[in-house]
Amino acid sequence: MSGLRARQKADRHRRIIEAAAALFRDAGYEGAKIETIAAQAEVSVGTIYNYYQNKGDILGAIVSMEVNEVLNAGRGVVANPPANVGDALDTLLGIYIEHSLHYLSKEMWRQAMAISTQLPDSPFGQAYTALDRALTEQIRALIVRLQALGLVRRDIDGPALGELIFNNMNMMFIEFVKREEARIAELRTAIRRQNRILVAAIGV
Amino acid sequence: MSGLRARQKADRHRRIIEAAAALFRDAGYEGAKIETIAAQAEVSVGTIYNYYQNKGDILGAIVSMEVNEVLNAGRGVVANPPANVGDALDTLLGIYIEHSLHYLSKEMWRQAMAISTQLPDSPFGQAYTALDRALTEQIRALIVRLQALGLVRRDIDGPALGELIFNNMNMMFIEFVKREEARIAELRTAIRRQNRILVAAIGV
DNA sequence: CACAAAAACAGAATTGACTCAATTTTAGAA
DNA sequence: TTCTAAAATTGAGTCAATTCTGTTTTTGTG
Repeated sequence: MSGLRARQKADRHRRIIEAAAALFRDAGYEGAKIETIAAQAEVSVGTIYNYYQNKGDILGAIVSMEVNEVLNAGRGVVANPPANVGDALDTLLGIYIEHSLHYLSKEMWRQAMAISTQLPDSPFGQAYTALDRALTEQIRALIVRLQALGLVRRDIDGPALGELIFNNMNMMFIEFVKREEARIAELRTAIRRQNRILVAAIGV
Repeated sequence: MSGLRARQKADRHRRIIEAAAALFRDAGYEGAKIETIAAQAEVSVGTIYNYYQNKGDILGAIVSMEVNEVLNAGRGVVANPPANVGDALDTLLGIYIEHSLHYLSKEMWRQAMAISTQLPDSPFGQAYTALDRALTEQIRALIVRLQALGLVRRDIDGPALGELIFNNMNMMFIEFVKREEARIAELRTAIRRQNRILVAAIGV
């Protein structure tokens, strides 16, 4: 049915993403012109728009890879958490944060976040929301796990707590990427300090 | 030194803001062309850029008015809070949320938030961060007040708690403006549910 | 009042994301 | 192999934000 066509398609996708990722890193998101990405990927401008609805969606594809990797790494912690509420949370959120600048620069994160609020109904906007939700779910899953292990009180509203923890971390992360000079270590310390209040409240 | 010039300047500022606010409401932020704003305000495009660095800064001036009004309204609650931690928080955050759509549509909020993360160092970006900080400070002030009134445990880390509460509310608000169909009442209910966990933990 | 410097204005030109009609390539049937 | 419809590509054209440069207005001084 579609040998050659499918192969070419996958290949063009890959070339576009690779060219874009390189340019976003080098020239920044704004600095990377579609025309340049197209030239680098050896396709025309029109073709890029055949593959992605807009410039933001190209960034979106890169962000998705990053976040999915993080979600994967988090699964291990949920399955086998440290035997202490504070450490368990710190380990999971630590994974999220430490991975965050692996593929994406702060500027790329800023753009990605901006686009997801600016165009919440675009493919990327929806994907980003779904990723946020997946992270929230994972934190909730950790809490449920800790409840099962008898480390967290059973009468705690797990879903609400999971959302609270994610929202706080996410907002702190947003502030973190907004300040170019902010360091990961400081971010983790600040989040730990906030979570301490919660940990004291929910521990058995 | 500058009678006429200053008066004309103030007048042009006002005309630009009024024209922009009207157009943002009617046509949306994206739909409002600078050219149209200029025509409506009876100045040239170049003049608008003499007053504001970019389109986002015009929106920024409008957002600032809104948030300052909210901060003012909040002062009363901090000075004289309901005699119950849950109600006190709910009243203060309720003021923020209920005022939020007074001058600004959801679309305008989305744009404002997007710009503030996209360009954190632009005049508006910095102003927006300052406004966020002011709101956080006000929540912290409420907590300190409640501690003074003996309603919140003295050994609670007030600054961290204030930031936690603000971050969670803010993130919920972001999700709220991203979903056009979301209702204020639901937002408040969801935030109340999350804060209940905290209230239980910090009450005397 | 006249005038030079400073400040502000105007609008044409530039720039870069995105669109669209025409052309080329692929798939599959005869 | 040849042909046709469908799918994909192309790049010139459009549109709106922003910049730039020459002109006009205001100010303060002699």
